Amino acid sequence: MSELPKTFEPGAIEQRWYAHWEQAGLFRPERGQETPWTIVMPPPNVTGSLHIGHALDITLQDVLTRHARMQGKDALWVVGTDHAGIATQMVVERQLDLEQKKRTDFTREQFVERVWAWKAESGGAITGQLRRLGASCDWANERFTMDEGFSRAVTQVFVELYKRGLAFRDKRLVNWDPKFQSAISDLEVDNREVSGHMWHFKYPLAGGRTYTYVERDDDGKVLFEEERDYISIATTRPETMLGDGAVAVHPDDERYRPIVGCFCEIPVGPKAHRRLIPIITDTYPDPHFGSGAVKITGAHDLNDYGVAQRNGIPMYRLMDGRARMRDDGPSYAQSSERAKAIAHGEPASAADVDALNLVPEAYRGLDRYEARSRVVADIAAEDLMIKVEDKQVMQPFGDRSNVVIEPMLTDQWYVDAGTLVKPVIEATRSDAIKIVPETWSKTWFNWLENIQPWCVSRQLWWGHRIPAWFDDNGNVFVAQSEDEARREAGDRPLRQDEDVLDTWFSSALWPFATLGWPEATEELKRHYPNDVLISGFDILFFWDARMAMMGEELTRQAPWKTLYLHGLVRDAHGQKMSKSKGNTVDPLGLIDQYGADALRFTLAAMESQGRDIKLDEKRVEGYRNFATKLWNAARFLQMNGVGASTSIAAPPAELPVNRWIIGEVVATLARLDKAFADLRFDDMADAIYHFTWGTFCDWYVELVKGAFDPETLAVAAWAFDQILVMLHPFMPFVTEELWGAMPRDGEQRPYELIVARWPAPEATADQAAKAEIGSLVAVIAEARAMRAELTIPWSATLTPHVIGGDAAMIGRLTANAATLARMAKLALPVAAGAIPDGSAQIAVEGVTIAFPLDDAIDLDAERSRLSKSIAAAHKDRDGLAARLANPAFTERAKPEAVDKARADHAERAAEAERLETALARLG
RNA sequence: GGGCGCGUAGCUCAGUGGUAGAGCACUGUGUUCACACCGCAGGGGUCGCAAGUUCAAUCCUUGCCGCGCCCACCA
Repeated sequence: MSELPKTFEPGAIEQRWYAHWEQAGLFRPERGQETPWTIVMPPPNVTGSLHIGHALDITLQDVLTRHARMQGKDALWVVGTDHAGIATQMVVERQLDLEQKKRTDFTREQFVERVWAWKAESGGAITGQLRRLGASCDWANERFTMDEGFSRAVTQVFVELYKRGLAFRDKRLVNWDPKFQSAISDLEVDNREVSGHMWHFKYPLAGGRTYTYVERDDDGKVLFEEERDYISIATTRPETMLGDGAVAVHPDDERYRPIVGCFCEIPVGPKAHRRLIPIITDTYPDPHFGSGAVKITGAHDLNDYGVAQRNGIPMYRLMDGRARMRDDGPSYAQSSERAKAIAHGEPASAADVDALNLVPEAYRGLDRYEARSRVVADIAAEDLMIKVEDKQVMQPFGDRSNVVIEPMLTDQWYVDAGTLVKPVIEATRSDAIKIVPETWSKTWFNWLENIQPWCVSRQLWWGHRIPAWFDDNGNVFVAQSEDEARREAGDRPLRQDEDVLDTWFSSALWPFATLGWPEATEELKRHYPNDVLISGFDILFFWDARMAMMGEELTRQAPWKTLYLHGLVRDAHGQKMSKSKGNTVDPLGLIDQYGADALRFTLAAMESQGRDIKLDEKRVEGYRNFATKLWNAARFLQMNGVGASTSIAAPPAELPVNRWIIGEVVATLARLDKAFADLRFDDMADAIYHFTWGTFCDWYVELVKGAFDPETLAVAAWAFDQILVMLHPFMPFVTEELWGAMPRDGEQRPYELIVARWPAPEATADQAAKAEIGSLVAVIAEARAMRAELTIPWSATLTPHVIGGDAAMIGRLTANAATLARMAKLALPVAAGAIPDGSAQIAVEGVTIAFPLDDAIDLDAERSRLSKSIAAAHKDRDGLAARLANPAFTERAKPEAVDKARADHAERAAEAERLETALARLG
């Protein structure tokens, strides 16, 4: 046994213990026969470094994992990293930037190789950081979403989905990210409000036709009337006019009835070849918004796309992958004439979308914003602009690229989310998936019920290449391998789809693919479905929902029984942390300064369900102090010969103080077990914190000080062991260190704390001991308060006079004389009939105890002290009396409530009376 | 526009249909042989506002005020 230093220094012991646990295989002991328990860690990006959000997420998972392990379960915490397609490709491209190179300077193979090299070099950073937090995950089976087995699973899933008709290829409008030149999913788009404009233009009617435009109010009264030769169109995106296929008005809109079916002219481009488009009706336009007439640009607007599809309106792609106006294909004149013919009924072909280029030569190659201002200027020059308004508009941004997303008509792979989601909804309804806190289920359902097909193809190089091959005629063959595809295709030349899968497609398989799926491995059988998933609500849709979908489709089971959602970690002012605001808190810095235990405890203690965490460093400091307090308690016990407990069960005890602390341990354990069952991390932390500091250190240790008889040695050892066990999931390092520092009879412990047994509540609370110690504690507390308020010097020993000679009280005070002398500076008690003159008094459990103070007493101070107590007693007494006087209360309230009020009233009244007597005695 | 959440002590947060709790901060005090990263004692809240339900509301209902988040295709 080495003597503990006075102050707890976390740094050294953290490293030592973590290495030991990992090397000794203690994160995953062989427990093939025990109840399995499983959780998977959300795989952090290989590019990533640990941020405070991870710290919270990991802490909660580790608390549960360590708890399960201590319960003797076969606890498995799956760990690994995510290849993070876009994010990683971005990082490597940025590196190339520094070398003044581009991705396209390399072949795809060379580039991907480079990413692997980079991953090998720096991919371990995040896993080292997870270790510093103390994460007790199963490193021996660490996975990567692009490792061989996992990739095979990904391929197989895609093939299966395709065969079941749940993955399909389609040309639709997608969110196109011009920076990455890739499609992204709906979820990866951030809609933000920005300042923009709304332009109102005249679309002249074909052939110089005119009509009477009449504006009426709700009662049909004519407000305004004029002859017009145009229709007024409002748009926030003039550059897309070039691709208009029609103008739509509401079928009930009387104003435009005369011209429905007529053609109007798009007022841009060389006059000779201006396009004419029909005026059609659709219920989409809102007659009360703008002019009530909407231009329909199916290839560049999500709403218009729907209208165009419904009405068979042609769509024309105007931009290239970088969102510049197209500079390919036939001339404007050629394209325009063909488009005109189509508008007038000539059959269109599907290829027209891309084959025609309706961008006038003057705009070709321009950036979309440049094109916009040119279009506006040109229209204004012709005097066809009615007005321009400033307007806040919602604009879609790529969540990673931060550039404005362009809706584009392209061929992509989709997953039929609408079908996949059905069993998930069912599972949640039937409680096969339990969402905690429950309040999130509404959001969950709302999203699931309104889900759209999920675009899963990405035009990137880094990721799982889509297992689809095309022949020269565009036929597609989806197969596990090229050989297989070739067999299906019958020896035609094939080329593989260039695209990769959305990263979330693969991470959605994490709960089962990490366990060996599609093989029916023993691990999979035992550890799937997982017991619980812990995740931030920010990835509820990205990851959680997709895991549920994939799990249900491929394993016919929900991937986990419980879905626990925690909040975000914010700074001390409630601001969202972000690098750009510079208010991020580095968890590693906090670990350096206060220790991993303190940070973990803080995060657990602040995790109350359904609320974000405002992280205040003072709080971390406070829990560092808590660790030190525990450390010093251990030192003290050690000095007094307390070692490891010789038994797991509570030792036999006669002394009330020992019987009492055993009962308190049991009560604390019950609180903790309840909190674990409810996933209330804040309650867990509160229970163990208050027991350790407020009960064990402040009272038990003080009460037994100087009296370490064999029984007390045994009970103290046991109780302290229970603290270490119960605290270990939260503060693994300091508890493991202290566990090792408390050997018995010079012998080391037979096993580490990390694999010690969670206590079973075998002992029961002893009510008599609880009452006895409760009373003793009350005497000490009252006496100390009295001394403090009367400023009685510590040097003065007081003699308690028990008024009325209450035998039980006298017995108690006598039995605990040494303790009372030490903790409250009291002498042996004496029985007294009446309160001696010049006494200060306290009341404990209905017994008045007087302390004659000779001349030392400050009568005024005592008077004011008593008066304050009397006032408080009166207030309570009178309030209760008033309630009891109300017949409505006594008749209608629950009998228990009435009884309690009566009892409280009697007690407070008696106390008031005693205090009044005491005050009177003072004269 | 729809949905969710929050407003309780100076700060950060728990909480309950029967007149409120914790940590930190604050005040006083203490060098008692574990710990000043400590001990002891103490001050501090009409539980956002209003109405309703109830014998009783901080807790339930409704409305309002303030704050935050998520979702959404109004050109």
